[in-house]
Amino acid sequence: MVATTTLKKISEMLNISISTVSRALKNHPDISERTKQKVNDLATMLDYEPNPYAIQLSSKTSKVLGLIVPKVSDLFYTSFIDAVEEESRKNGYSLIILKSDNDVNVEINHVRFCKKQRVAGVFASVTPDTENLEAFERLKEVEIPVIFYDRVPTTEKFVRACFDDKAAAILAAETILEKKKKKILALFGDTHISITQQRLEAFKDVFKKHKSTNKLITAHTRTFEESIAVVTEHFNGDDKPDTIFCMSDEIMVGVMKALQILQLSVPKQVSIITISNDGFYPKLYHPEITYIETSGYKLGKLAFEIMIKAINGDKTIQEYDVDPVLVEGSSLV
Amino acid sequence: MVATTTLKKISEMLNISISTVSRALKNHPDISERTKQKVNDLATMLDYEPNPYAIQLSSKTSKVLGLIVPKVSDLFYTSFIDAVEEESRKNGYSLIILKSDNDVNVEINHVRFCKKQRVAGVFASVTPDTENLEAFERLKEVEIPVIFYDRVPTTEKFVRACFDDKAAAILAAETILEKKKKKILALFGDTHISITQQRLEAFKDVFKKHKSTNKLITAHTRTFEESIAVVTEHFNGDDKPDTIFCMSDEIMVGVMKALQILQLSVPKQVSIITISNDGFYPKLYHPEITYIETSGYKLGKLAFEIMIKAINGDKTIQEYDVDPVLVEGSSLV
DNA sequence: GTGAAAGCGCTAACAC
DNA sequence: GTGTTAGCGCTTTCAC
Repeated sequence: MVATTTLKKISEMLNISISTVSRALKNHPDISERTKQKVNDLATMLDYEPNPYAIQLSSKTSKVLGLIVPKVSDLFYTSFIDAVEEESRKNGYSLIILKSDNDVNVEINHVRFCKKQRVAGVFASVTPDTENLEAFERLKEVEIPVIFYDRVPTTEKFVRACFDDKAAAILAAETILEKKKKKILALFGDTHISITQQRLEAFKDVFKKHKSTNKLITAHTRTFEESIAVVTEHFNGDDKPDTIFCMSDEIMVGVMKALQILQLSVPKQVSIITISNDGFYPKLYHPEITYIETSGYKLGKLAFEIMIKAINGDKTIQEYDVDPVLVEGSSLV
Repeated sequence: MVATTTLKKISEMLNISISTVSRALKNHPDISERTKQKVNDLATMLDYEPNPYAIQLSSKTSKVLGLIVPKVSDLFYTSFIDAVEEESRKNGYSLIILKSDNDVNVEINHVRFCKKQRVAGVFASVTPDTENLEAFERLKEVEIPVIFYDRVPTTEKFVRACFDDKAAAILAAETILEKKKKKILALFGDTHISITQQRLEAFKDVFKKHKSTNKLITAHTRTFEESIAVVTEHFNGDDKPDTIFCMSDEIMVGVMKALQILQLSVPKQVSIITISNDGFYPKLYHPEITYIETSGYKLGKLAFEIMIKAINGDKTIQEYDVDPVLVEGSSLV
């Protein structure tokens, strides 16, 4: 390691004490202007940079946030990370990314790591299999705030930042009903995930309430290939859907691939509506797909705001929601 | 802060010295088995976790890596990050993500931050406007290794990990020539970026060498909308291209949107070939797009490998390349 | 085989 | 206004 400039070094060069230097650098009112001048000048000249490890060690506060994410290469998480990174930077924090790969054990290790690292706070979106929240509770014990986002556990014990999944599904369902659609194929993701359940229930409820004469078929798909298969199957039958609802971008791109293969034109032969993150994928197609926007970016901003509150001692435990917005394309008529 | 268990605490409880505890925990040969036993038992019982800040402070080595990236929400960087995160975790490092947003000043601040933070190493993909590498040189002065990846500066002074851009472009060009295509529209990105230049030159060279009778038209586009506009323009003229080459996924999705609008069918009316990251976007279309694969994931693995070498004292400065691979779809016949 | 002591770079209470 | 001192939790040298 090359010699770095420290408080001690500056104090020796100026023949004053370390604490005076420390105070001067912090613009402490006790210190005379002259001394401050001298100290600051020398500090900038020597390119002084406080050692963050020493600060943490003696002050016991860290400026690092941990972000536990199932997967980085996913448009949703990616825009969430973008937002949190921006805010962290603006607020003097740095962000450690910890990917769980949807593995509970990896996740637990990440949480432990955060504790060990004494981070200032943790953002976490859990794996579909996360049930035991003990590791997270340990974090709370040592007063490290935890903000769950997107895939949050069903508990009232932690702060959560989510989309209003029900509202999004309701908005989608109502939009479909307005257009007087008769036969709707609605595709949802993995049944284990709370988001799926919320969206599914709310969606179904709308149809029930309206006692409509439409036919609603729901299905669950986990992969791109499965989505293609389900759509193909339904269009090979007699009673073809006139509308497809997709719970997510991931499902929608599979559906669109299937429609291309089947050579069905949108919206002439089938209408499409999806829930989408930031509307990136819907815009790839022509006509553009009508979607309900749920923005990872917005959620990230919200989550950060909550984090700052929590770090500053706000102990309110509640769920915060980002409201969905309908963005009209031309895929649903 | 809640009381954490420290070496001191353990030493007091066991009535032995701090250094003995420290050694025992490290399985130092000097310490008797009995003592080691006792210490380890108590340590696990008390859930002892060494304070990383104290370790860094006294040992002057950190286990944190910095990753400077222009943008997180980009499939390429995202898979790069995925790979680096995985390797970091496996090797006991943590990863700090620093997004530059393609702003030179933000980038410089990130580099300074890394220095201040005394990270163990820095990965960086520079902005299109980065010219002054002074900040990076400072990093080298304090012996923090820097690995440039993807968008690397044109310098022999730093280690670089890239795709073999020329090889990718050559492979694409040769594939087109083999199919006896007559009129090729080749779309490239921002002219300032070295990748663009490399790919453009190599691509053109192939066509020159073959002294073929084809017509090659090149164009540059910076945005989704621009790509759509350029394609539309060329197909509204008389002399319509029979093939479009796209330098990247970003360009390709714009081209495909334009073709959907123009109602041109692939590959019947126009053939498509693109360079793609991990082939995600090419698979969204039917028929699937033929592409030259450049994998951000592979590049990430490579970059990490080089980083470890550098951290371990390897001072070799050179460029490392990931070779491109042709993946046949059905969009080029 | 174990302990004492100095030091990493900084903060903060207390003294003058 | 400025200096002294102890301490954060750990590593490491030297002593016994």
